Amino acid sequence: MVVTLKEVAQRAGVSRSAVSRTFTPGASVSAKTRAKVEAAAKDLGYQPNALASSLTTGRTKLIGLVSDNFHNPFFLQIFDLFTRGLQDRGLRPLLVNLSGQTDPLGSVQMLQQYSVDGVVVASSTLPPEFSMAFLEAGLSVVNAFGRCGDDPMVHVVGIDDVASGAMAARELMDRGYRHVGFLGGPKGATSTRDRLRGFQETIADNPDMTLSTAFASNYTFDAGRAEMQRLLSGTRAEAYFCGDDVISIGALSAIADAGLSCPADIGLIGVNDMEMAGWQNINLTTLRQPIDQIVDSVIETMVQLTQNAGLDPEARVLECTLVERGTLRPKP
Amino acid sequence: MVVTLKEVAQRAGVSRSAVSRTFTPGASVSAKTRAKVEAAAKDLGYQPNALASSLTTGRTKLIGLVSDNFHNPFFLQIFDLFTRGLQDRGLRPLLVNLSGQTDPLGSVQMLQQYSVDGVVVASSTLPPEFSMAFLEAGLSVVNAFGRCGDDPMVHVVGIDDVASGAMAARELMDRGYRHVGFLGGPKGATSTRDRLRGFQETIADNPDMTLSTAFASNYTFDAGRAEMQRLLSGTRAEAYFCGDDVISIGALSAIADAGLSCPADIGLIGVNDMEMAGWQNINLTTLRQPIDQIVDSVIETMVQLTQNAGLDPEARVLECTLVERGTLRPKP
DNA sequence: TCCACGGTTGAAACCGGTTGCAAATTTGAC
DNA sequence: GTCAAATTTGCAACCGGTTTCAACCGTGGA
Repeated sequence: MVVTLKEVAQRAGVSRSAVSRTFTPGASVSAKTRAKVEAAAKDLGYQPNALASSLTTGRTKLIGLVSDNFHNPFFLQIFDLFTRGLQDRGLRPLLVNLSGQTDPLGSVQMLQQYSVDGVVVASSTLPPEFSMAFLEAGLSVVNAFGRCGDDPMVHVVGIDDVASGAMAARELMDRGYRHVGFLGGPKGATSTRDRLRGFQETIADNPDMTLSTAFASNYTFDAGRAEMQRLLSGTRAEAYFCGDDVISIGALSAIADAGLSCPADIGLIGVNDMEMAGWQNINLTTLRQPIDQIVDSVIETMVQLTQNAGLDPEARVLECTLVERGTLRPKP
Repeated sequence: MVVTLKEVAQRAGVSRSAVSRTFTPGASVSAKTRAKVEAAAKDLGYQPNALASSLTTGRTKLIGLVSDNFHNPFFLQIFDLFTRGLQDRGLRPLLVNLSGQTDPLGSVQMLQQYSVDGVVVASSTLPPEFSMAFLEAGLSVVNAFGRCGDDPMVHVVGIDDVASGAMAARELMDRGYRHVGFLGGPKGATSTRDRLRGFQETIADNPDMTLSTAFASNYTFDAGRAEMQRLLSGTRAEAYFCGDDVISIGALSAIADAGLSCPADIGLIGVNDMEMAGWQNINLTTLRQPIDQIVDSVIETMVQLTQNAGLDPEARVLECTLVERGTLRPKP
């Protein structure tokens, strides 16, 4: 059924090595042989078997794309960028869904069995044990949207959570909000804690300000909505910095249900700038993560790692930018 | 670095075949040898190389998951279900992003190079040439959300578009709408045409009804919004059947901007029932596609095909159900 | 004309597994 | 305890490629 190297060699009247070489960039083949082989290959419709060659070369060009965020539309954009970016460089994403998985063992095994050249972890919520387990299994791993600490255990590309917390705080202060709230993502996530820290510290610099904190149980619409409903039933802040855009949209929904509106009654600022944030019926002011750059940088790092594993883990930190839309009142 | 069969064999003091057999279900190994091998394997942390074994078995357990819908959040749910469903059966999704691709050649080649056991095409918009090209390359293909005609060229699982058009029409009639509109997806897509046909035919049965048709250029928020804006600037219908939920949400946004609301001024019904349709600030009445069943059925078919390619292509048609929310007025 | 040299070629070993086959072992019936 | 049948085992060939190595070729300089 499927054409092999041997058949091409026979038809071209050359050795199998010759065929292999014409399909190996940089190998030594004369123009004449190459022509014969290419003709034969074309006639037969030959495609080299990437898996067979991986046996000897030790490279599969398979990259594990691991995530547990299959309910946040933001990640669809991320998958889009990753799959396109990897494809463009001749790499193939093997998608691994870790939703609900608590033990890394299973995923480690399957990544090993398929001898992936590396693993991209695309998640801000996956427990660090997973990345560590991949690492211990001898896999190259790059973490996208992970925590960018000073001394990272794995390669990581993302934003500076502390700085973005601070940026959100400054925006709120600049617009004259005095009583502000933090409506973070899951309390345990390091990204949540870091953003809170940056937010808190900046607020604390100004004695006129007061701060309240709350946490959505999850990066979901429902969690954001539920938490905002709870907040609205008490004494509410003038403006909230939300854990991400999905939480923000949930919060917006709660606010609308309560007969209030943004920015007239409450200010809201999110993080991510997912496509939906720009939809006119949402129109969310938010901090934009430079996801194109993040994804590019992750892939770039991955490519380097495939050439030289054992590179020291490094954190690459990119800047957020404010995207001004309609949920914060303008600066005076 | 990585442990091989040979090393396990040496440590266990048995032949390589013995090791291979203990990891091959159904092979003949005595309890004693099995114990020795398993102990050795555990000590060494051995994982069989799935790619190497695929060489002789002819099965990679790799399934190409092909799509061009990376901007419609509905498909994130679909990817979630597919990846989980495939993983549960020991299959691995190789994700292929066909966005902007016009020529199947490249994707065919890469699917062949990785000798996938089959291809799942998850898209309602991908031109049929792609599925045909996969088929001609000797790959097993199952089309999810494709057109379910009488005499399909490839295996396909989806809904009956004609019937769902009819169902939408009946819902609108039952609620006393008389001037109704069809706001379809891309005009060229067969799913759009089929839904229009079912819608049209049912409407035509009732002489009191009038029908206007329009098409969004794409299954996106912007396209739905733009088309609804155009419609609102003319004489509008009382209710619209939209191509899908994303188009509906775009339309909703245009309606709100025009100072109108649903269902008071205009009725709206979508298709899919994506998560977002249930968000309280959207609350879209829609026809629910049974995506769990569709995905299950696709995977089931795929599994059968891996055991017996050459099964005659068959269309599996599943029923839509109405999900009543807040964008159509109630039945009298 | 001869020879050294560079590039090209094919044979054979190898990558990490599986599997047909025949030999070796165990099992069970007598 | 014997013998045939049933199991288990290892050898060797194979899957579809790559790569080392030694032999080969054509060329140009002496």
